Amino acid sequence: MELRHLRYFVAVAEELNFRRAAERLHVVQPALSRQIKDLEYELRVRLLDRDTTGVRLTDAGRAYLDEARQILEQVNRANDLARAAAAGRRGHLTIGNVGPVTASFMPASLTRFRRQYPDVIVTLMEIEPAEQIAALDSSVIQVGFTVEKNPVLPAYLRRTSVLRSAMRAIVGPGHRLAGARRVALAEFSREKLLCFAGGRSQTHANLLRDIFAAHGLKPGPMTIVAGFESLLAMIAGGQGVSLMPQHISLSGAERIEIIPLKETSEDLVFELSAVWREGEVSPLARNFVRSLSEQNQSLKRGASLAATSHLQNGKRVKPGRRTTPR
Amino acid sequence: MELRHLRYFVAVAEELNFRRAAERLHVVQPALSRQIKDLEYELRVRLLDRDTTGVRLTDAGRAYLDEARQILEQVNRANDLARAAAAGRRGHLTIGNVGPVTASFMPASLTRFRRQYPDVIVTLMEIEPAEQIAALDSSVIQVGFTVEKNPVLPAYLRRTSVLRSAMRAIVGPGHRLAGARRVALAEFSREKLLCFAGGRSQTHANLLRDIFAAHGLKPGPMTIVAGFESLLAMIAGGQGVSLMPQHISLSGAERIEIIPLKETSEDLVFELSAVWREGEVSPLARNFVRSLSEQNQSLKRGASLAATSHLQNGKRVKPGRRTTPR
DNA sequence: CGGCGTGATACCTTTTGACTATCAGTGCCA
DNA sequence: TGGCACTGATAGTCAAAAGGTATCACGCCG
Repeated sequence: MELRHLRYFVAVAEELNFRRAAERLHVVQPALSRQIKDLEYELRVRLLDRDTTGVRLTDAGRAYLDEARQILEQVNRANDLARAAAAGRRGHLTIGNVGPVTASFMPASLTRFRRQYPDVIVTLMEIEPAEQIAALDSSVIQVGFTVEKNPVLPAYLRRTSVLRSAMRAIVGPGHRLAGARRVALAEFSREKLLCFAGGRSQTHANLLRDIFAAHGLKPGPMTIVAGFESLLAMIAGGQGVSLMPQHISLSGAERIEIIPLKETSEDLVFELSAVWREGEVSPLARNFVRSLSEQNQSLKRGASLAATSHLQNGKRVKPGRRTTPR
Repeated sequence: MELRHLRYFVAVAEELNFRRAAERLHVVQPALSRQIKDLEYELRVRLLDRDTTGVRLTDAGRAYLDEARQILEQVNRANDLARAAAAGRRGHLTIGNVGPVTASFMPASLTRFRRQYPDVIVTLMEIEPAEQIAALDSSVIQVGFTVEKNPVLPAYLRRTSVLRSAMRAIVGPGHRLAGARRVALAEFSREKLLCFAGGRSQTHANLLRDIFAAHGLKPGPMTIVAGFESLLAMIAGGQGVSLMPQHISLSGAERIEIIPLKETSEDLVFELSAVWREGEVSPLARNFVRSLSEQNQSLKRGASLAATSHLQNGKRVKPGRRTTPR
């Protein structure tokens, strides 16, 4: 049994006339008679009573007509759904979230994406930066983020910068540097440094160590604090200082001071990149990354007009290295 | 696009291997490859990622797999439904009801039928006996009832007796005949006769007139009472008497007396028949009529064992003229 | 590096859906 | 009442399309 049988049956049942139905289906009447006969034979059910005067539906035919219409509609819906899924307008997208680093722009990104693709279901999954690649690899997530400037990525992964933001000194209200217009890295390296860690990996600590090393400095021992709120509380309480990207949201810690660094070298610009599998993979991922890029663009425009983007730190952002999507 | 494409796609998606899927479908692998390719071409959507290492579902393929499975299941359900409808196990049955005449056995009949055919939706439609044939004719109902012994029926209608019940005299508590063991028709014809009429047609009055006429009697003018409850109330109040089939339920009028007639001729046996269209028509009707006949049979058995069937009036019922069902 | 597994392709055969021509009933109307 | 228009069914032929055979190119693994 094939859909053709259903299409033909529905046409005859609606026209109650083989010739007219045949015309509508762009076939000739005998072909139609044959197919209806075959359908009835296969079902072992008489669907239409017909004689030389015309056609009438049997009880079974009436019931089957409803069903057949539903099936044909469902086939159309299924085809539309497949096209929507292929275009990334539909489906399930899981994104690797990285706590405080993405907290400042994720809400806006998700809102934007949701507006563009209302039928996509998005799940945020908290994954440490170091494990995002592995999660992508095993298809646990379709989009991840990396904070490394030049990460070593497997060939099948693609990356685009979504955010650049200068590192700043973060100190408590009573700190000796509080109120300073600028602070030099060398001076700051003598402070007691606090680093955030959400899980086992110490991305923040490594980042700071690398920065100081690049400038020939050797900071004292760092204290790792689990939990971002705790870290902010400790800084506010004068128990230490830290270096963070400007864009990080410090909401709920108004007394903390953010001081630009004297140095402006490229290694002091924090860069966040989205990462995804290229090739066979989910068009949802591509759509999400494109949405991020567009957001970036429009923010940049907004920044250059109003010169007030806390995200962009007043600098021009290099256009995201757009990796041929498609 | 045909169901074949869906069946093939589901098989490949489940096996994730063209050879095994082909084997399962009893075709060869190239045929399968071709059909999948055709499906993808028609949808303009890549459903499967395949290379020399194997097969993987795309996002769109995953979505389509769900849909395809649902469609194939719905097709199976539709086919089952058609067979059920053809067998009269499913559908909508409308039965012409005739008020007090059918009131005594309809509930039991419907209960029985509902147990046998739980998926059939039954509607009772109140239709005067005289109009039941017309209602059958225009397919408003699929089963009707007639109270005439030898009705003139169109050739395409079939009839079977469902109930035989002797006519009895019905009198009020203070009536001069109250308490009599038997009463002769001739004596009764001099009483003031009350007849029931539910609508415009006067079936009951005609029935009584015919009975008296057949016995060479001429009763006085009859009073037509609209509403069965009113009729019973008037008889109980001594405002007249009536003749009714024994089986009629007189519930709610305990004080009324029911007296057998002296005469026992065949024309004093009330007969109710079910009527339905033969031939092309609803298997539901046949099933309902068969259910009625079976009920009749089991009642007769019960009666002959316990000798206490108010329905059968102690007499043996002729087996229903079973008209070759099928 | 050779054998085995994957799916794709080219070519041929078989199946089957569709076409043409025609038939047998029914109903309408002159 | 005979003819005509209309119904759907049937027989025979053709072509499209599904299926079968043989083979290829590629990747993996021992």
